[in-house]
Amino acid sequence: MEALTELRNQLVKGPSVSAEFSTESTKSTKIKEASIEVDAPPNVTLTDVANAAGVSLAAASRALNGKEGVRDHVRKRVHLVAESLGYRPNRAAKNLAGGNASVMGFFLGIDNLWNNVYGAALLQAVANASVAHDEGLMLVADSREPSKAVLNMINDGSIDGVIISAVALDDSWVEELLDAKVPTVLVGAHPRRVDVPVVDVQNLTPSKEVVGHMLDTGCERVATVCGNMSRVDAVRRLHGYRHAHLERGIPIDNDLIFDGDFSREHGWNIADRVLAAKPDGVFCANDQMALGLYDALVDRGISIPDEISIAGFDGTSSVEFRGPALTTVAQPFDQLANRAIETLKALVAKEATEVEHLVEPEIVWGETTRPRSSEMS
Amino acid sequence: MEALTELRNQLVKGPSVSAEFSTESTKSTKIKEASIEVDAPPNVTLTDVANAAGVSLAAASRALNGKEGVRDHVRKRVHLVAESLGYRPNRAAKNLAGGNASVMGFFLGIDNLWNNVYGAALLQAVANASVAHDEGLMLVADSREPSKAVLNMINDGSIDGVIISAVALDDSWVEELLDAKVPTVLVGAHPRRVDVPVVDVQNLTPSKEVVGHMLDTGCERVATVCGNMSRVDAVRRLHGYRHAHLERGIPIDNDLIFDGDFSREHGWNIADRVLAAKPDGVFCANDQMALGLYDALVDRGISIPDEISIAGFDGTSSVEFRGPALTTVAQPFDQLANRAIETLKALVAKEATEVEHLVEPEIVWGETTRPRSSEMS
DNA sequence: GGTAGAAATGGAAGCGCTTACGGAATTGCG
DNA sequence: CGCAATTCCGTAAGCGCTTCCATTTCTACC
Repeated sequence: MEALTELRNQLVKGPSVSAEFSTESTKSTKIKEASIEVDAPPNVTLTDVANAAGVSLAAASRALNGKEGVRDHVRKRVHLVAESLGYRPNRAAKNLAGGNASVMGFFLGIDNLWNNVYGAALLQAVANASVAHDEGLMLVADSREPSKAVLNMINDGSIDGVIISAVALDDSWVEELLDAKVPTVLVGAHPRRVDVPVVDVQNLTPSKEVVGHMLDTGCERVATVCGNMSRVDAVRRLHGYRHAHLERGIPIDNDLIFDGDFSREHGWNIADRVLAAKPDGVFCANDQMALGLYDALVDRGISIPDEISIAGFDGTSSVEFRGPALTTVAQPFDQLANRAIETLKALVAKEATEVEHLVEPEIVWGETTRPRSSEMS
Repeated sequence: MEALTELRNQLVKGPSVSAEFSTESTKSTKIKEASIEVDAPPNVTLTDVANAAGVSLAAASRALNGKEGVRDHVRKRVHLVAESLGYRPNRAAKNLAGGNASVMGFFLGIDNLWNNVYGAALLQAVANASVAHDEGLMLVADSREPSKAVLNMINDGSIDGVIISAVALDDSWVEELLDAKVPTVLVGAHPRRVDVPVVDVQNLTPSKEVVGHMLDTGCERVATVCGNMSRVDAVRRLHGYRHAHLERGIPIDNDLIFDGDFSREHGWNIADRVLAAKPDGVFCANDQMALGLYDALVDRGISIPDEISIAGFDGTSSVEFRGPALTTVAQPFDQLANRAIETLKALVAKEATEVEHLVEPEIVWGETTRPRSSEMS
């Protein structure tokens, strides 16, 4: 062992990394193992707390976990002692002893996180929410065999359950997970399974309202660029578009309905086709497409919203700093994330939960649609 | 349950105003606790494996963990049995028994993940790499008191160490972590502490090369838009810019050096100031600024690279789908991530490591700079 | 073939926590 | 004030794993 270490040191010392320029050259400073010597962080255990509080281990545990069978003053004392000792329950031990890991998995299922604004926003929100719920958040990254990855993590006790972003509901693997009784919460509805707990934003109503607004402020030919129709949210947004028309007795012109895939690129590319339909308003199923389209229209010298109104969905367009604010439906990411974690916790605790949790979004009226008049249907 | 399915079907079929709200309204359907009843997944434990293999628990453990003191044929047999039984070591137990959690923490320190392309790309890469290394990846999200959050996680055994993105080296909290002996690896150099293990891309050389290329292909006034100068990478990239000039005996004109903050918005905003300096080439410290600047220049009718060459850094500009490919220095995110995890693992294992790990980026010659001649310095 | 010495193996003690279970303290009521 | 009915509390048994240590088996060499 000793010898090995030495060898390694020699090895490491070797030709120092291309000391290209002093500024960047490797300092070759080895981390002195000595300096890393553990100070054996005097980790406070439950036993310590119990002793200090003059109660038994069991009592301390009960007190701290809010279980019954502890008189109030004892409970209080234990809490006090724990606090003053800076006690932190060891997660592994807690987990082992039959509890939960208090860690949720999160599967994004995106290979290009930096290309998927919705996914990134959701991830961020879930990460934040997990802190508030004192839950760890573990990323499940294996995108080839997500269900297996999740299963493994459940199996080895790394996570209690998993939150899955709607972006990733591709194949049957979600069903595998469910069949294996893995506590699972979806953010965004599943296209087929209706028995899966879902947290989602209301899609139809706000879409309807936005499109309605266009129709009510002078637009006569409102087009829509759909999202990926294998996704429920895309479908619902389209329905919102339809309903807005139906409510007003305006016939739906299928030539005004365009396919799409939620990508900014698509919004940009489809511009000419959209223009050919001579719309005076376009409702895009998400902000990315709206922005792509917006850029394309501006390039063609079209004035927005005078000639064409544009609206999106998601509320992630704050990425943009130029151009007018986009009218959009802002996803309440924080609420979604919180509900997702709450639901998952309930699921893990085997409490009854509702299957569908709908959160209300806020419509952000920007400058890419005409101003709201005093009257709105 | 049944009802819900039907409703959804209706919805998908077509608009029917009546269905709309009901479809999205909460169904109040309770998940039958019964249906969630656990099948008590017959979890295979080490003991099972040991028994099946006809060896002791201890031997099985040693065999599976590659420890000494097990004859080859025994080891092989144990492995075989474990495999066939589908054995997965319980992480919590492993952890408790003195091992590590095999989970790394990752602190991004960004509140707007969807605004920080570099951060998102890094996160993605680290997540992927963690799979390859069979390490869990836990997000540390508390951005108010990151050091405390990390410390807690270390303390309760949730993580073994933490990887911190350079984006987040603000205050003294990193030092707190180091003082507390928390295994820490930085991705991107720390502005002050030089004893912290760092994984970074080479900044100076490629910057120099890119700027050199501009100078060698006809540019006579190459400007640079710096990153946030509190960050080492920004400083080094600027040095690269300088070195390119020095090497060619070209005096450095401070009027050609602009401040910056790595944001796309800044690139867009600074356009006029940059133009006032009459450059025929601009090296931006990252792609985001380069893209912002690019857009601004195009808006002003400037042709690129004919009138002005532009280059960036990071290789994240693939977000863009329009316009010519940006000349840039592509960060080898995967390599960075792998090195970071490897280094952290070594650190956790108390092995000696180098302090600085530099990874070589690849320069992507795009169309925003003039084509490379056969000769390059 | 016998013996010292090395290598392999199994027993058992925990890691820090939860949770029956039975005994002790407390309460209620006659 | 006494006894049963409660409520509280402590003891101890694990959770699944690693690792120390004593024991057994093997190897090598005389």
